[in-house]
Amino acid sequence: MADRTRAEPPLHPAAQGYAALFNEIAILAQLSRARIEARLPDGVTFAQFGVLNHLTRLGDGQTPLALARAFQVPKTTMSHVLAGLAARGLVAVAPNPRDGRGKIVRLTAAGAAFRGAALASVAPDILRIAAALPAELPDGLLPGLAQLRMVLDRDRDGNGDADGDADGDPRG
Amino acid sequence: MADRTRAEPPLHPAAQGYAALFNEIAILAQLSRARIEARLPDGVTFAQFGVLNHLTRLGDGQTPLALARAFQVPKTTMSHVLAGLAARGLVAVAPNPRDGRGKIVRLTAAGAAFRGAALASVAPDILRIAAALPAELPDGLLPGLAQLRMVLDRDRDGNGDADGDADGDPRG
DNA sequence: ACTTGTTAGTGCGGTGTCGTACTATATGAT
DNA sequence: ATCATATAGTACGACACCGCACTAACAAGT
Repeated sequence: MADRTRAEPPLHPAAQGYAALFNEIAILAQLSRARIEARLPDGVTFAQFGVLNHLTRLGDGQTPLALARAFQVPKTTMSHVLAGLAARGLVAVAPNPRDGRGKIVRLTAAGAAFRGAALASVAPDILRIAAALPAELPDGLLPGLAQLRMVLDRDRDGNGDADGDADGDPRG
Repeated sequence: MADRTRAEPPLHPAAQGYAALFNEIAILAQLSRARIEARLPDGVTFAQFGVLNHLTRLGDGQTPLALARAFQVPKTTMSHVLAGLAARGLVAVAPNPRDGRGKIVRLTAAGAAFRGAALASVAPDILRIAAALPAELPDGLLPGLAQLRMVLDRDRDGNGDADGDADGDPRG
């Protein structure tokens, strides 16, 4: 414990690069999430916005549990998020006619409008970012990131649900 | 509001790729964070682990406020995180001799040992991931991601502190 | 039909995170 | 020196997130 600020890497060299990669990803997620949250109106959560986006892009009529799995959050959390959205009239949660215990989540017109407005309020930020960076950067990064995500998805230990539909934070 | 699951893109085409990129990053962050958290012992938080890593890599003797800025969290949050670490004896928070209102955060031997053990418990996961992917993937992605982070850092509106030392979730 | 086990969702309590308001110290102007 | 302003940290309350325990409904085997 002599030279504290210079701890030698306790990781296998092959893992070093991936550790740095995960670190960079976490930082970027933090930055972009903060950015989005700052643009969302009053009491609307990042998670709520994510659900609205998911319903818009992947389609209506999903069950709360399916949403919880898609976002990799406990079902109690999704229950809470949906309650907040329903209280604002942005989604409608109805009983599932096919399954007595289940529910069905539908996007309301107000929800779709809200999502559009929120997206529009974020657009200037993204445009400014895009203008400061090469246009081909996303195309260069996305395939590799998608590959990484796929491996992470498949590699889950305890949870055996690898449907590969994770969709954590959609904004476009 | 006819065809709901097929909303036309309300975003400028130049922003589309970046929106998808941010989305992918958020998903990956969620997945990797969940992975790490599952490996941390009992009451230790992801945020606490991040602080330990930061102190190990970037050095001791920082102030709580500097840490809060580095992690992009409010100072109240950092105060809480440090209190938790101090209660476990993993860091020592002492008054700053140069500044009567400030404090100085130092990593204890127990803290360094804990960080090492936590890192070792995560290593197998990272190795498994690395084994399933090309070895050159991190090198291919990191420059672009760093570039993106730099732009995001510089582009902050309200907060004028762009010291560029963000370090959200280090694990290697 | 009955029993067993699994799945969908909720109620409740604990805790992490954060905004607001406050104290104490430092800094700068006069 | 004095006063105004800015900065470091804390106290407190609100809320998001999540684990645990529970109910209701489906599914399977007998």
